[in-house]
Amino acid sequence: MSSEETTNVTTTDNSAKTSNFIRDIIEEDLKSGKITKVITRFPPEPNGYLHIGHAKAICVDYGMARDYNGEFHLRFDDTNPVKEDQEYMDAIREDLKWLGCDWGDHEYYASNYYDQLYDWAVYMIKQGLAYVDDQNADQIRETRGTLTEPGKNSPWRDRSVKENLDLFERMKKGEFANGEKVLRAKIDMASPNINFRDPVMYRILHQTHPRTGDKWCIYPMYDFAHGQSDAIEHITHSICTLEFQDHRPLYDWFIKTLPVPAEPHQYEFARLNLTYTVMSKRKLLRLVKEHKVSGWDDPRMPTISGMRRRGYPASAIIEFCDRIGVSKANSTVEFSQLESCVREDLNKHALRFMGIINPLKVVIENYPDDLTEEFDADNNPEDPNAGTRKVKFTKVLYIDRDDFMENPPKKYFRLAPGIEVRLKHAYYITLTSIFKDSQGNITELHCKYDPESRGGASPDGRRVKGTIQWVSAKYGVPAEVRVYDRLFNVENPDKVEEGHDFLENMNENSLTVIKDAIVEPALADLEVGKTAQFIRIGYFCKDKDSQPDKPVFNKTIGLKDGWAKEQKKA
RNA sequence: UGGGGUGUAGCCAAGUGGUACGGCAUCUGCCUUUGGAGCAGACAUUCGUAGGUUCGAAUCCUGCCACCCCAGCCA
Repeated sequence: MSSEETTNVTTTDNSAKTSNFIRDIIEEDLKSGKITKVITRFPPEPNGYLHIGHAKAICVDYGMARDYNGEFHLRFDDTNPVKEDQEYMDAIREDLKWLGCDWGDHEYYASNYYDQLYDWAVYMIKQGLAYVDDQNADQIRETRGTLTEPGKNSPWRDRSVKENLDLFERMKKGEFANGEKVLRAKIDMASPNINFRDPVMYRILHQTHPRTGDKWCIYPMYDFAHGQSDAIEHITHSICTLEFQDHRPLYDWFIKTLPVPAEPHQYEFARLNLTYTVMSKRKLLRLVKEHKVSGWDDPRMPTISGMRRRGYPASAIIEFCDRIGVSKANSTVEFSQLESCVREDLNKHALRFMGIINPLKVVIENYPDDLTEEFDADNNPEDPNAGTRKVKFTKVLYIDRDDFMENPPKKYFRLAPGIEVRLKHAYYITLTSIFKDSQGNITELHCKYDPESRGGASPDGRRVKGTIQWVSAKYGVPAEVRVYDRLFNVENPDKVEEGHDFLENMNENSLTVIKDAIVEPALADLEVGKTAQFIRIGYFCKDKDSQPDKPVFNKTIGLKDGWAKEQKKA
């Protein structure tokens, strides 16, 4: 009925999204007409694998472009061939796709812009705003000054434009060795912002580049490459982390000084920290290089590929990023926050099966020797569309050792002398005898079943509180299960005393391999990379190390354990 | 003792002068053929702190305190 004016700048309902300062800025810019289309970029340096902190950045960068019907670019920030590698670029692309990012054909590289950047450097020399410095790295450091004292001008600061032009061209041609000369912006050696004390724009690196090969031996520094790359791509909101706040004035200075085609702006948010893990690429690289983990995709790693292999759904990671929000306050999110998202997602979507991690043999004395019965089992009680499957029941079964106690405490309602339990989907059973080896370890249980309780309910309606999972000894498949614990023992592994190393905080028991688990046959057929629930235990992801006759499962996360909590209180 | 930032519950976080949104965690019940899930309820007299302005302040002003980042030819 009313013909209210619509702004028509959004395509999704962003009013439902939690507000944050970046969203506010974008909405203002759109409303004021400063921009008509949001263009963001995710600028990874291909010097390592992406981690959950990057996922947060991706959700901000990609999310803003998506929410405001804008454009999203993937731009590899490949300005340092010494550290970068093709392997990382491929891995980054794969992780981005897995997270659901779509960058269309907007895949760019800072190295695409080397010619333009070189021309702009020449432009600056001609303007008298850049010079070739012959000082070495130590001399430059010594003359930069300190946080409280100004720096000193380089003796080469006032070379003529002609000489600078000549020297810079010869740098490019390869006439000088690494470190012999650099190109610096001529700004202010006394600036309170250290980034303005004649920042280095180009350094000499005789190093083959993964994309430009040996075309260049001089490479631009981040400060000279990033903003200009943003301008070339017409990025409107260049979103990065807090440590770049001090660089923003320099970012703006280059944009103002150079004849760039657009005026991008930089905004900074707080990077993600998570308890019980480390997030710096340098430290993750050490874990890999020093073989503390099996690789970048070790399921204990906070990398995207590690979490994928662990069985975390991409949608859970994205939900996590939405929930933690975006702000400028340094913070450390509890790992349980992430786990909550993983459980919630998997509860809704993961299929249920029965798997026995720690098998204990059970013989049903009064069950026919050679009979096999099939029961219908729902694949996911949370999702009727998930359907049902048949599970095979036989005289000899395995149950989990945790589901039996000879002398149970109060409120224990799993199998024990005198306690009747339900075998999930099958029958009620009661204990008749316990068998032990010479050391007194329980080796086998004999039980009897109630044929009337077929399907898991009895005609007399008697209450059976405990339900446990089981697998037929005849049809069960042996499996390997890898159980993970946190990689570090302390909330903040980065925090170490002088002279100590963060690796000392590692949890020596973060991996437990169980070789003799037994799972129902359907689990052996699960696709690699799929995560399923082992009823009453947790979620498990089929690993790529699986063999046809020996599936391998990574424990993604356990189910919440009310009994364990109850025990703690006692 | 320079410059740039940030302080709202155990953790994250909304709020932008009108009486603290939400999530995680925690704690109660209820329910349950997963001790899972689900459902219902509890959980900041107060926003780093001390003053000030105002009928009214987490929001505005002033001082103070705490924490984070910056002295790579890394990004």
